[in-house]
Amino acid sequence: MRNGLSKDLIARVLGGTPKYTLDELEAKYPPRQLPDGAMVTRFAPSPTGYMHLGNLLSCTIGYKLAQQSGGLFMLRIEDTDTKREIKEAVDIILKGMEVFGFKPDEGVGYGGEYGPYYQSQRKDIYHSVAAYLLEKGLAYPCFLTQEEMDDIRAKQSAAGFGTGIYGEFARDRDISEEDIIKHLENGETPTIRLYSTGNPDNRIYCKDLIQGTLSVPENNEDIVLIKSTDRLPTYHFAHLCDDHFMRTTHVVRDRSYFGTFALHVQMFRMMGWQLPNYIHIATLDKIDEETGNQRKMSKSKDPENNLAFFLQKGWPTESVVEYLGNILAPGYEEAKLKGQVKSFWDYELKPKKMPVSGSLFDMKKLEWWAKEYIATLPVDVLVKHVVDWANEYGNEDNKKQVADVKYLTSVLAIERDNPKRIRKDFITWQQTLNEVSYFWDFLFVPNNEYTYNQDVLKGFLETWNESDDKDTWWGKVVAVAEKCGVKPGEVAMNLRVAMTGRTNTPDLYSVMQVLGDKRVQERIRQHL
RNA sequence: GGUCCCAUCGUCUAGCGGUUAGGACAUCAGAUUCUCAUUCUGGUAACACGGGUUCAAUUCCCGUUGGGACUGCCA
Repeated sequence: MRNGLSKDLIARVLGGTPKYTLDELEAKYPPRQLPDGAMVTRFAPSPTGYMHLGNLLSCTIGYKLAQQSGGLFMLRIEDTDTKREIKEAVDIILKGMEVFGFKPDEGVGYGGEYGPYYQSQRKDIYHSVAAYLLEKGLAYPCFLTQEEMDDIRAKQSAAGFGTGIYGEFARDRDISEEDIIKHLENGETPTIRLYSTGNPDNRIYCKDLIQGTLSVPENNEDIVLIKSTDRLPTYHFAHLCDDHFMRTTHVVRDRSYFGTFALHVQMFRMMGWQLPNYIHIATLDKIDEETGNQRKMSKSKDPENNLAFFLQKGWPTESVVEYLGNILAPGYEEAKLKGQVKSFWDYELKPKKMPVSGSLFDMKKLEWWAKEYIATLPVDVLVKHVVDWANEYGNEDNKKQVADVKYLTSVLAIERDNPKRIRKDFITWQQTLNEVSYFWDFLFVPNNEYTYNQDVLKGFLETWNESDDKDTWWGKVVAVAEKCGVKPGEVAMNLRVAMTGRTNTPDLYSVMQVLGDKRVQERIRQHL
């Protein structure tokens, strides 16, 4: 601890008089009145671009924990990095959460008593806490320039020391009031740094709900609390102030925060505040195409990391969440297969059971979840999804395909009547439309490679009657086969290829019924 | 380089001293079907390595190797 600054100097250093005392803040944001065990969680993305899978993962956990414990889920926007901020990002986040089915109880766009929920609007709170630290000698203004710090870093690296502003490298750690005033009068804006009292020779125990207790060296870096550039807080300080005054009980965040875990624990202790529970989630990985190594999904390198990718391709959002749920809750899949639960939302998520190390994102398994999910949908729901997707993301062809909803419905209803034997060849809304494209004349590609048996085609045409029931129809196919001296299967294959251009299709009778007499006749005749 | 974490089939994992090491996806084979899909049956496939501890190690301890994350006035 160093000498505290005078109130007047604190105001000058901070660029204004702090608005609150700590007591006032405590009164303004009192502990929440919730039943025992209720978890208060938050999704706290920074608006720096698109919403990615990692975001969705932590959002899912926060939401689920709050939901299953009768707690509360917040959306906080961590917009303290003005340089990297992207204008539309908040809308993307809001929309992303909505389409994936996450509705916060409070937060940006949802209101609440513990706001503001934009960090950029919480300056008064951060500055008030910073003022307290300055007054107590637990923080100090630092006037190191970027160049000076670059220099320090270079020297540290060259000497094999850890980089950062700590100990002897923290030049202004014990700066006098006179020197502070000099810098101020020189027009400089300081960063506010933590006056760290940690000693790396000591170990501190940090408890993570997934991992258990970690032993790490104490932090001795005088990390930045308030940036000089815009007087906004750094992540560390915002985390401390926000999760305390928003009364977060469970901090769900990326595993990459492990490195600063000790620092955060120390800061809470320094304030005498109750430490929240921490849940550091494992990364979602992929195999790097260049190196062949497993690595965390990257925002810039991996298009499939972007949730927009899933939306554009028409992946059922529910199945993406189910897939993630399966990663988070081993045992969920089995419970679901046994029919014990209907969805991930019915299965208890236990932090202790969540994966400890990174998992490879498995598209094949996602496909399986998607197929299973789509197979459970009543045809009208399936149709609605496909229509909605086509209208928002589809190309012109897709839009034409969904124009006649009645026809689309009859196409998608094929082999959906028996719940035990529903076709599982639909994966995404986009792929669904591609899969059945031959039902539309403008997309139908006649197969001219196939060697048709003319006798079969002609023979069938002579007896074909649209109003025949399936047995009658099949009887006629068999009759044609006998007449032409071939197997019934060959008749069916001739018709199938003529009808669809493909050798693999759903039930031929259903296909012909949906196509209708006119198309059936046309498609056969063009090969005669 | 420093700090921290991790290590069971190709993938996601169950296991918490004694198991034929279980499941799911993927894959392969067979049955069913007018083709395909579905459905059903079956199969291939894993405890990274080396030391301990123990009557007994996949399981506990140590080391090695391998992998990952962090190391910013980014979060």
